[in-house]
Amino acid sequence: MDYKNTVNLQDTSFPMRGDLAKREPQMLDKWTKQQRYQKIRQICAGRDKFILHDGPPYANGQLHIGHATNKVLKDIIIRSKTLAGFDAPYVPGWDCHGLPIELNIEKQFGKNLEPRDFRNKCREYANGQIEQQKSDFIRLGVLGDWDNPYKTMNFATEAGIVRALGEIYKNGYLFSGVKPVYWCIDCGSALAEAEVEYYDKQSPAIDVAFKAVDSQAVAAKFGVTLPADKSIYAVIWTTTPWTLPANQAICAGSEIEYALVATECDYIVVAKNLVEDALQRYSFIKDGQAIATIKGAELEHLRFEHPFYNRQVPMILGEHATDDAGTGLVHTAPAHGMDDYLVGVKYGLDLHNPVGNDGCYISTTEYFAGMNVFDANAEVIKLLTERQRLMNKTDITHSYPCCWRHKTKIIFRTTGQWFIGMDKQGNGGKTLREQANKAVDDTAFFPAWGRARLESMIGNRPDWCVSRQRQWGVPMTFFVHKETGELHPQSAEILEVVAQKIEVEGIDAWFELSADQLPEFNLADYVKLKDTLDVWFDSGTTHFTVVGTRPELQKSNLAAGEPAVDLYLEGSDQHRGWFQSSMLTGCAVNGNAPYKQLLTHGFVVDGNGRKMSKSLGNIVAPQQVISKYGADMLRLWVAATDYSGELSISDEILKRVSESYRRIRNTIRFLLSNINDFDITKDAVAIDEMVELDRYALAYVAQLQTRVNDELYPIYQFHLIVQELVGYCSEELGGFYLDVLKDRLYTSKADGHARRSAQTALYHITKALLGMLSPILAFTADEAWEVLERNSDDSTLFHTHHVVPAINDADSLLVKWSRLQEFRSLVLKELEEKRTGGLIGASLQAELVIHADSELYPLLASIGADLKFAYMVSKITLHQAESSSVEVKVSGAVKCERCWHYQDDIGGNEEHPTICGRCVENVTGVGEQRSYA
RNA sequence: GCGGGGUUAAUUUAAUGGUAAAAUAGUGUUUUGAUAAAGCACAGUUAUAGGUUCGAUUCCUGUACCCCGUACCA
Repeated sequence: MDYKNTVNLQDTSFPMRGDLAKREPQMLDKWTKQQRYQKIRQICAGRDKFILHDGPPYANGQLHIGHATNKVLKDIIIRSKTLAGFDAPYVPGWDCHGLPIELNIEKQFGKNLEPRDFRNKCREYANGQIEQQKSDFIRLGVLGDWDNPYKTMNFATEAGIVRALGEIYKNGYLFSGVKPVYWCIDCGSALAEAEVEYYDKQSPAIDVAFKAVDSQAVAAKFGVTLPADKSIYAVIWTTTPWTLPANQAICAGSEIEYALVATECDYIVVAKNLVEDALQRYSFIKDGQAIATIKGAELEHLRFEHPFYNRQVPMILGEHATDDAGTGLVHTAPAHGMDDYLVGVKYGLDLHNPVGNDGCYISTTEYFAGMNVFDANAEVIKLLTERQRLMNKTDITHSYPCCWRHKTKIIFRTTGQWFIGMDKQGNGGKTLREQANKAVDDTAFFPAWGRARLESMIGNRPDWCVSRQRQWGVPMTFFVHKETGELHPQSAEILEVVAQKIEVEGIDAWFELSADQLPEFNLADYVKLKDTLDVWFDSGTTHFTVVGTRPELQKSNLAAGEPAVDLYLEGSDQHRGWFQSSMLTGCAVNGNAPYKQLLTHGFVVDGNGRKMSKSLGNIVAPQQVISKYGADMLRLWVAATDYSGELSISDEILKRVSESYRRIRNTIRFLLSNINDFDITKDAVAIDEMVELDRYALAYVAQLQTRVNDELYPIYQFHLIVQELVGYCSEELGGFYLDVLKDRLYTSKADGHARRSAQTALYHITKALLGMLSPILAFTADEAWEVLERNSDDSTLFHTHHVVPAINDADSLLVKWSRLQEFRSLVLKELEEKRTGGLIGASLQAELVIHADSELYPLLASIGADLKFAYMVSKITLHQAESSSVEVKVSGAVKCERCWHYQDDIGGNEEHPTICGRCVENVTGVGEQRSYA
């Protein structure tokens, strides 16, 4: 007789190889047809909500691995919250306005399109990009409302952005002011940072003397008495002579040592470390001696004469003054430089800019009116020479900002802009900075250091300049007075009327609006503002425009001042971006943060920790990973990596990940195949009647569920979850429980108690395991779930986590069996020794003689005759002893043809002469009895 | 330059002021009833230099390298 047919070798439709790249798209098709997202919404209706609000990627360009990582992390959270019993909707979004799209349209169609046509092209372009990115996101298995995502260019959203601006205006945070911007004379326009390139250019470098208003006072600071016929000059160095008409101060470094240098003519002041250099340049000085030095801080507020205007300028202090070049004293023209502007604001200097849009000085500029600024360099130098203020002139070549179109030098110009003030008291009496600081305190950060980062950024940031001079953006829908520049007194009302128009027609409604269409507002003396909003304002207000307007994203029981969103999750660069813009608008509109929790992940780098770049050739594209390994592999990589730092990816790393995947997948396959003939509704063994080892296995998996589902998912520590689950599959299941179980599953009677007990445990284990895996291995878990439930329409996400039946003596079983496992590893070591010695091959060839001490003996004895199954040998003899030890003997018995144990009772049954008594019972009787293992 | 973060076996990750651990890879081996699989055994690690300490991978300081953000080059 061929006993192989009497052994319960099961099969399953769940294949060993995932073949994910090929099969995932088929699963996606099915899920889409089933409308799984919508179905989950129905199932979850009425539960407590968990809102993860999507930060919108920019609607331009191919998806890269960073996008993929971000979306996968979000999806893991959405799925884990769903399984944990929340209603967790996910509305993906896109950021649609802004310069990069404008530039693409310009590149494609030139600069001469009609504005409306131009904006339409931008809109079409953005939609095309969104469709591409969307299909990639869907391919990752990201579950969400893809048919109805939010776009910042949706008319309703555009209207919402205008309304958000209105709220901030009403709350008193918006004001107009001036700010330096990059300006290209050839374009006649401000440039964005992205449009600036740096080239080596030649500039005149001049040293200019500023005469002290009161030289004796300056000398006194140095502790020196000045001869009556001498004066003191502070010397500055500059490469932009044309900015001297706008000079309003001289800037010194407070910690830098400055020297008073006596020469045969007058006295000069320069940084001590630069005296020699300077004197070398000033060749007309034959004999110069530093006679005293003081710190820059001492010089503050001393006054000097402008070199050619009738103007006194102060000495001020600034961090940007250094003593490694020039004279250590910095010519300060607040109208023409960022540092100069900032320090100018601090000291209350005149910020007035004497240069017009055309790059020529305005008509009131003495000496230079109407002159182009670069032409003025030579004239300034000439005038300085006449006034005897020029100490030296040379030419230098240095890196200088240029327009990326014209490749010509750009200038800094202060221009009128709109700001959201950080330190301006709002109508509620608090400044935005105060409110934001408080809101940061109230926010939970994952990981914790995010707090310090956001805090320092909000603490240091200047006012937010929200106006842009662009076409593809949401307009600032204000009317300002022709003469005074004041906003119309009914601005709030006008804005709401305009918002309603935008809701219907989009932003063109504003650009094409003429004042006489709003007769009720008396706009005769007002002009329409042409500025658009910074795109960071668009995305920063999505808590208002999207979360605030979509019913599924709103919680019914929100307390006053409670953030509307549970979690924002983005890369660490967003501390300066979306996290911050959302925080500021949240505080400016509502007085509180829009989010309760902030989660940050690092950037993706290669296997050597280098950032990915074309030149290094180390870019890993998500599309490649998916087509080679499948989305679940990418998801497993994301989950297995500690995202709080950088995320490394490389071929080797992916190979290791796919090995982990294979381990998990094969474990699932073993589980499924061994419960293939098991029906929980008919075949289940009552918990109290189960074999002890099986009850232990249930206690173990329940404990693991607590760790994974209750401890780790809520704090988003997915890499620890992967460790736990891979370890579980390898050690606890593969290395112990399933290994031990094989004998019982295969050789005991198919529907006997012993096997059904094991299958009852395996069923619960599989269900619990798939639940824990499901947020990460979205495809694989549901693929297995369909097999397990014998229902191809079901999904893990249609349920909450499986509740494993409670085990009364769980704690003591866990302790007992972990001790038995410890001793088992000693047994295995002894067996291995005999194996290398050539005495045995399979462990069933061995018998054990165990001597156990008083602690161990009762444990082993309590397992009774089942102990040999736990240790997978053919026979065990147990003795109590002083100390514990194991002796391995080669069995002298005959091998049972069916169960491969070496037994003395083979041949005891005439009909079955080659099998043991246990097998005879399993083949012909009611099946063997097991109680413990 | 400044602010924030990081560096544990070949790879991904643990842990602790007191012998540094797991998985995967590697080597050897067993089984051929998880077989493009599984079991077992073996081997291998705290970036670097100091400091505090009886004892430091852990706490502190410096250095190197890497990542994110930001400034400047008048």
